[in-house]
Amino acid sequence: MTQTKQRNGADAKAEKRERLIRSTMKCIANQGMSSVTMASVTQDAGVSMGLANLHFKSKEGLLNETLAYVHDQYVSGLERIASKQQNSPADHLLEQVKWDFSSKVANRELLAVWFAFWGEAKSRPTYRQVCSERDSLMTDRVQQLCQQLIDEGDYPGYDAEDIAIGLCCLIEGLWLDMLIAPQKVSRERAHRVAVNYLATNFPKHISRASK
Amino acid sequence: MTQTKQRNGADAKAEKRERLIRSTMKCIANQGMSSVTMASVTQDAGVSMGLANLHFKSKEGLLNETLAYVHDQYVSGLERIASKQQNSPADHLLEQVKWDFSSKVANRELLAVWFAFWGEAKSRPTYRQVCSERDSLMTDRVQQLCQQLIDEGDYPGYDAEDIAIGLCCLIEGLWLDMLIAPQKVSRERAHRVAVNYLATNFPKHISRASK
Amino acid sequence: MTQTKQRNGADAKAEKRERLIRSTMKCIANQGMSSVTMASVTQDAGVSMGLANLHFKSKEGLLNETLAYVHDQYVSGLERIASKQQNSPADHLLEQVKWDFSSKVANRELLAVWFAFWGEAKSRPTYRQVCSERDSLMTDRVQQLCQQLIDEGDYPGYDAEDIAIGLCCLIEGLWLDMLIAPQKVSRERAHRVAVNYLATNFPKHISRASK
Amino acid sequence: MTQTKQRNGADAKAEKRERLIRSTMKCIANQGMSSVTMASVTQDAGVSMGLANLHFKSKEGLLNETLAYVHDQYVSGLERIASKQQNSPADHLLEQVKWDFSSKVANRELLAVWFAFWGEAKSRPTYRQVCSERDSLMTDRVQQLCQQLIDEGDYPGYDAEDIAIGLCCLIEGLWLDMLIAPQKVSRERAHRVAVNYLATNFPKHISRASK
DNA sequence: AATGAATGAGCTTTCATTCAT
DNA sequence: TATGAATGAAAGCTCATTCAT
Repeated sequence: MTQTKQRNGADAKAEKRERLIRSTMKCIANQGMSSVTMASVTQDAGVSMGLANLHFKSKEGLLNETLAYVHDQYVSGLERIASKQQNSPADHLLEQVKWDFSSKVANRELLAVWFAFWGEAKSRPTYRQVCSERDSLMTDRVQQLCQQLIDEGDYPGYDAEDIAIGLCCLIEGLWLDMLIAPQKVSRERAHRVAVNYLATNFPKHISRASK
Repeated sequence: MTQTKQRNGADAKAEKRERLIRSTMKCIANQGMSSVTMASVTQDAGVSMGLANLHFKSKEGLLNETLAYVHDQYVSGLERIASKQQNSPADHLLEQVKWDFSSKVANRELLAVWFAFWGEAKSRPTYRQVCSERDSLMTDRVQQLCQQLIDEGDYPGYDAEDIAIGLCCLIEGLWLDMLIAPQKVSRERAHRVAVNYLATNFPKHISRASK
Repeated sequence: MTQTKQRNGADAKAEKRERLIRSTMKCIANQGMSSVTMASVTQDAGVSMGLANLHFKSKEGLLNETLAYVHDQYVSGLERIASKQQNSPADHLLEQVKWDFSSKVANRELLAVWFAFWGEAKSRPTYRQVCSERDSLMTDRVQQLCQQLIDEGDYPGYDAEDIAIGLCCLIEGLWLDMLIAPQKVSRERAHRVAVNYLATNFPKHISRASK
Repeated sequence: MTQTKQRNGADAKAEKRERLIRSTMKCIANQGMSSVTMASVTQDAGVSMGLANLHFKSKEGLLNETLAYVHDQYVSGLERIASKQQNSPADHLLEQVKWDFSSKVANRELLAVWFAFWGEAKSRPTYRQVCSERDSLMTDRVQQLCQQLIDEGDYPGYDAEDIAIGLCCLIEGLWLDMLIAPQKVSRERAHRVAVNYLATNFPKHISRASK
């Protein structure tokens, strides 16, 4: 009985937290980072303003937790892919790229949130740390896989780090354009461009995608 | 006499405008878009708060003009390159990439400003328009040049638009990482990665850069 | 059985009340009256926030009861001294002064609490009433004793009320300086100064204290 | 012309500052320290809330300046008395006591402000410093004068510091009771009690005051 | 009796904007 | 043209109080 009560209480608390974070994302995406207010977030979440400060201590706290939330969501996706048995490094890479352009990751709300934080990253160390951590995680894995392909395929003059950085930056740039110019860079095209980057670099392993 | 006065006046006015815009850029880069205030900008510029409103009508006006300023600066660079007689489409492309990673374009202050505006672009139509206009300008030219290379070089299954978008997005992604992770993505590496993108796609025209 | 339960309940209740009051005093002394919050008090007491309102109805209730508590504590000390058979009015006076500078009364926490309430007294009638009641109680008794000494000792031109007020105000002033400047006004010095006030006024009855 | 303008501007600014400080004192006296709000102060001063923060940076700034203001006012009175040629140490002491119970110092508003700050002094170092500085200034001077009287009058067993502390604490205690119990401790009685303290201690120099 | 999540009124503070000079 | 004192709306945040459990 007491157990149930406590669990309900804890659940309710966690649910409110998540609701506030989701509303924060929505507001960032719709209004832009600099127009987000505690009032608009809590109104969207349907709770009082006091509650947000109760749970997150301050607006900064809420934003930090929101960044952590989207970070964790992305990273857990990467981990899931890494933990699955992959047939080959090439498949692993393609799987990861597929995830990067899936609707779970490359949807407009999430992308808007990412770029909003990136826009503030230079001046806010906390944001910068989380953003660059995510960046490292992604690049490091990609680099390992690229190195394997290079070793297997005897590609002369290739630098795994350069190619990995190229892929990751390409993906980020595609995300940006999906956000800014969605009519030009659709999800499908973005995915194709990224795959073709790999195919062009590793023709022995990966074949080009066509329209 | 009156002429001189007016010219001096006009000059002084233009100089104040530019000074305010440069201060705005500095503030955006140092404090982040959402912490920029009229007070901090005008203090940095060494003018009174009223003056900024006199010249730019409002904060929004100042930000719009700042975006226009960095836009014009970039675009005029592109125009200059386009207007020069280029030996070949390949040279033209390489020249443009060189410009994109020159210290005039790819310095941290300017990049921070760009991403600050991009971060707000989704929710502010004015910003989005300028950002996407710049994007089109860049992509369209690159696409034309890529098409010429494809036609010349008989590259099978290549889509000029895809490759152009790939280059532009790669460049933007490299800019982002130069901002977020400068110790990993130096200007030199970023330039090399972009050149190698071209070299890998157009091996008959462009040769790989090495460390 | 029911009896025991009720008694235990009543005891527990009384104990919680006292704990909350002691925490209130601690918080007033440490943070200052205007920074005391229900949260800090209940946290210090180790009980939930709701409980304080349950027992004291409101924050104002808690503060009123706290003032009453320190008031009662002081007054009961006075009563105890008055009820003891005293050898003489002079001894009675000295006994009372001794009590005023004992560690039970003149400790920093208690003094801080007193002055915190005095600071608010002007604007809060409830506080003013309690404070001035305590004042009267003290002065009235001291005045009676002084009158006895005057009558006994044939001190010409003495006004018992003036001298009584002088003693009481001197004591309060010494308390204040013990709080503000404890390194200058130690408990011992404060006691000595008060005794010497009496000795100087009533040289036939009371002899000076020396260092 | 420019001079005049600037002076007017500076004057206006200084005048607003003083007006805000006077309103703060009024509010502290009427509502008590913990009920003072920026809204009530600025409303009383007839200016906007923003202005108080413009001039004083924050509420804490306003309170600090208010304390400094009453401090300076009191201290400048002491200095004025000290700088006047006094006939004798006794006259000097009496002059100072007279000032302490003049309507400029011992009026209810000023006393209420003093005790409000004293009430917070324990927990706020800034307040404590100012309050204890004032205290030292007063006691040190009184102690010197008492020492002169002791030396002149051959009072055996007197400790100048004890007597000085006694006088200062008596004065503070009288102030407190003038605030809490004005019907019992009038300004006249308070003054008389203080003078009699001196007369009783220094009968060769100072004669008792009578009703 | 006791909890603590939740509220919302009220506080301090910030800041774009105005306007007399 | 240029100033900066002044405004006031709106923001973030605090905290006494309530209430379902």
